[in-house]
Amino acid sequence: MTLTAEQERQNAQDHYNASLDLCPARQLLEAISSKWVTLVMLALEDGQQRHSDLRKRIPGASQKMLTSTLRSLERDGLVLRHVTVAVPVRTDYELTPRGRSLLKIIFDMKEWAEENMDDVAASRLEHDSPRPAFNQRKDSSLHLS
Amino acid sequence: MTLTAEQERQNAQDHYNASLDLCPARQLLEAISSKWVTLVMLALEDGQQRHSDLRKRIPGASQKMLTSTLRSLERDGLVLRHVTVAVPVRTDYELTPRGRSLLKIIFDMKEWAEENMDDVAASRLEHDSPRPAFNQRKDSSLHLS
DNA sequence: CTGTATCCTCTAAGATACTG
DNA sequence: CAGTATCTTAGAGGATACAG
Repeated sequence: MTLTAEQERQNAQDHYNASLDLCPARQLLEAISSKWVTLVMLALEDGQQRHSDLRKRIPGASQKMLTSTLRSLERDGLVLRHVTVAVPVRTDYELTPRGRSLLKIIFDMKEWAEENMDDVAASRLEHDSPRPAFNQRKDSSLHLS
Repeated sequence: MTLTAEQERQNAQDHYNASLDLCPARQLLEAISSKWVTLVMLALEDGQQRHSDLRKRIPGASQKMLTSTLRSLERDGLVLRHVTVAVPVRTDYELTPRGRSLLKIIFDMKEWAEENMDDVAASRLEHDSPRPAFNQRKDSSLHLS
């Protein structure tokens, strides 16, 4: 008896589900491929920052998101949390060496995004444009009549 | 009348919401900081791939996720979609030059993840450990009794 | 094989209120 | 100020069935 492609695929998926924990590389890759991780890491690029500083630096970041992202980064040994016990508590976050090594790459992504945003925006426009673009070729020889 | 920090923050958030569209760089950065984008881009690293190939290469990717991620990458001009009209239709996807330029960075992330997965796993273990870790230092001079 | 359409579930994430 | 705890919701994403 032969398996259909669909069945084989199902098998693969099952095996995958069973062994997800066993592939820490992919797990980690997925963990850092996240919008909030990216933004928080970048916000920490020039040194120690307080919780409130980070919120200012990352418009749109809720306090909850910020806390949970930072907790997760702390757990992974990418940021350090420094609590100063005072009347209003003060907490500072800073990248660990491991965190800084990742930051380098995230920084490259940021630069890539800045360099390519115009082209991408243009590409989106063209793609979304309902019109098939009549005179697209600038040098089109449309003098054929 | 002075604003509280909370109010100022609210202002910032409002302004942010109003002008989100105006920051294409961040928009793009967020778009590429995504688990599925990362995985699909990596799956395309060594050349043209069919839809079904990609599913095999990315265990856990549903057909729906795959299609929608590819559509979005196509829209951004990062991948090209090649349809061969035949009895069973055949579609191939490949990175555009712009896509390949991004792939380089994503590849660095993958390598970083592989290099650091052990340390991160260790960090997690230590972090999650309910026990404060008694004999943590390997050379601890615990002969003090 | 590739892709669309539906339905359905579950989680990410915001809003709010409260503690130390 | 930093953080936790609830409640709530929009949207991501899976499962399934079907079409070209």
